[in-house]
Amino acid sequence: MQRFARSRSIGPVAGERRRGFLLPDQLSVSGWNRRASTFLLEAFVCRRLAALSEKRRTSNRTKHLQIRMHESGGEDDDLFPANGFGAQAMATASHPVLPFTPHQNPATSHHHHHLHHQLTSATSLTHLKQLHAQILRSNLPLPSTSLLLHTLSLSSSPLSLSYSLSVFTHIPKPNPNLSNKLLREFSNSREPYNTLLAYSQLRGKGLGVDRFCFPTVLKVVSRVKAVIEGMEVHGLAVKLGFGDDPFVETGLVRMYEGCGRILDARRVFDKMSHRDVVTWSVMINGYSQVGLFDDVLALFEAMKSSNVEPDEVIFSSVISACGRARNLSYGKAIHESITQSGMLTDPYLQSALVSMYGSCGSMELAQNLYDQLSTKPIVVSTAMISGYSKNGQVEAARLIFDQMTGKDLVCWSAMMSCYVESEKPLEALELFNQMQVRRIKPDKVTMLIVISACAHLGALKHAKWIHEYVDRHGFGGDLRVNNALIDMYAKCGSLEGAIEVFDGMPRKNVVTWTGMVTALAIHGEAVNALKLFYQLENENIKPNEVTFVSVLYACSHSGLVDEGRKIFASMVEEYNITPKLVHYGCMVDLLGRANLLTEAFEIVEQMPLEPNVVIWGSLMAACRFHDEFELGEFAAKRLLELDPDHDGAHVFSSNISAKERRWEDAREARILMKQKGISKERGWSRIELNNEVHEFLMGARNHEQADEIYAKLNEVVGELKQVGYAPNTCNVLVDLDEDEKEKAVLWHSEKLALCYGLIREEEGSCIRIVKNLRICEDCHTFMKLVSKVHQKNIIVRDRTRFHHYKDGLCSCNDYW
DNA sequence: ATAGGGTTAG
Repeated sequence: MQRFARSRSIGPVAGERRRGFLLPDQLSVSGWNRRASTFLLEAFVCRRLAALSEKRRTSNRTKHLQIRMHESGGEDDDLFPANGFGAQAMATASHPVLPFTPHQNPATSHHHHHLHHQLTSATSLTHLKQLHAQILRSNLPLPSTSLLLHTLSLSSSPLSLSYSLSVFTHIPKPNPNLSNKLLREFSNSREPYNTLLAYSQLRGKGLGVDRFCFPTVLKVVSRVKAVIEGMEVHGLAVKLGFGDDPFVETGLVRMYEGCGRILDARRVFDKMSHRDVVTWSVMINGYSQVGLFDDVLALFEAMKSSNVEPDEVIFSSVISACGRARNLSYGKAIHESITQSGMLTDPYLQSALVSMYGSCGSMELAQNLYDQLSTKPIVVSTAMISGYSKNGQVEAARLIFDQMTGKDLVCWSAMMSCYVESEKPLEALELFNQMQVRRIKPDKVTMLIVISACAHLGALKHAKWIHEYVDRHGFGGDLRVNNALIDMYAKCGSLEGAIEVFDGMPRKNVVTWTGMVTALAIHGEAVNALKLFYQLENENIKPNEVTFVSVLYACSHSGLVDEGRKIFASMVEEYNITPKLVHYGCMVDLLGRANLLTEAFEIVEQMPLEPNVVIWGSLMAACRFHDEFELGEFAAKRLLELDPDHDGAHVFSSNISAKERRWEDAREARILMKQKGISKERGWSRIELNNEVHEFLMGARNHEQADEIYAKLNEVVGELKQVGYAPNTCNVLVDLDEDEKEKAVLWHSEKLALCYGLIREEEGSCIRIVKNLRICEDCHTFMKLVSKVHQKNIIVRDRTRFHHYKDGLCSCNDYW
């Protein structure tokens, strides 16, 4: 074992001599009589059995005990979960209150029976602990352990498990049969780490460890990714001669996979002499999780060649790998095999197939399969919803949703997520309201979706409401929920809100910090974003790829060119992060915006990755901004090669031709666009007033107060013209006359939203607008002037960032 | 006699 650990030479334990792991102080219970411990554990178990057999009918005795328990102040009761399970149980553990008189003659069998009866009928942890104390005081003889054998398979709450662990650790010689059951009980609980503590106890005593404990222990090691401990277990298993037990070996394969060591997993796998379908399944899943799908298929074929017949489980694993690899043809072939094998009735397989088709973009095939099912399990319907969601088919998803008879939380969440993904956050929130009406309790995942819906919507009042909801319903302590709240506040234009959540978080991870850096960056506070980033080092948090995207983004949106270059270099050299396309994109953006177009183009030419639409798009945008037509047209052409329907590139090329008076080219470009049915993505804007969200499409008149709004627009334009405003039409398609061009600009949706905000003026409040596209130069000027003339703060979120207008100036310093 | 593998919302 020593040799094994040292040969890998990792971590602090190499060379250190120890058996098992350390047991935290809080779990050692001093002064416990060993016989009493065994007795108590047994009683604990009896109690569970009794509870199970009496599940529904509450006897008089139980009622009596409950009443007594409440009288003595205990309110914990893990047999009746409705009563909750308080921390008080632990607090009273060391000072139990005895509810009955101690017996004078403890050693009699009468007394033993009496106590045994008390124990088996005890209904709360508190009561059990009181009895425990009673045993300790009376020094009772050890009863038989037979009852233990059938028991520990009931589900348990974490607290009672840690209690039974502390009892367990004081049994000097637990038999392996019992200890394995307990280990398994721990491993399935919410705190699987207890398994390792119990295992460590057994090891410390040098006993109780047989071959059957290893699969369980390894499973836990894999779940908690404790690679050092895993290797110790590996070493011990080999030393004890279980190294060639197929169950142990399979556990080892999975353990190494769980710890991110696929090669070590494969090494164990390769030297196995007997591999059954589970072994193959574990190995295949390992490769699937790290995205090596070719290996998945190769292994699957190898498995079939070695005459192991695939079962439902392994089929579903391979199917899901096909989905993630977008390998439709292989997926279809397996579908065929499944049909022939008659396994298609398995709901796991059905949902795996549906979601595979969804990932491969073939919802027709998914629908075909779905239509054939006589009963449609919820999971399969949910897979259909998320399949349609992935493919942008909201209506089809909704149809499935509406046809479902029994809806669970997951399918509600899936439908909400679908709306968020398709940029329909209001519909998602509407569903959330319906959930409330139906009294369906959301969970953490639901909350993450709803919070994300609010972030997409960008409406601050909705955001505040959902934040209150989060706190009221006890989600406020969750790390991921808080991370989502930071993002939400940032996207709703409230940097203060984001900071407040950030500051109030007791625990932060790299996502938290990255989220806050992004929040500062999109609000134009690049210097603070960088400060926060540099603070990461003190916090012992390692920035990841995403963190660097945020920081580089901050630099590029504030023109911090040198800083950006430096950070990009440190990402590669100090943090060993290989730049991805997004990072190069940030650099192109950074340099392009700063009018260092040659350098930006050099990045595109020299980077080791093939430039994509985003890269060329960002170069093109920079060229448009700086009137660099030649390079711009080149970028536009590359862009159109990759995406022939790219609206921006078509408009830009056409406009360049016009600017250079190549009228024929310009006309041709426009005709081409018309033929292909390409038009600029229609702009829309939203404004939240009085808890209502109003949406405006460019040039549309469907708002009930449209006349008033357009009148207001004329009035405002008149005012602004007096302070020097002239509509700027240079980015409009050229085949319009000047008057039309001016209207095309004036009717931009954000101006309509702004005017509606001015009509519905709320005292002292600022106007918050959300826009789907990047704000155009004309609107930008317009907003600045209105903020001055009307003395009104305006906050506009566009596709990439926020603009805070105040007193004629914008927070972006006209650099966006 | 006891143990190891999977599906739907993020």
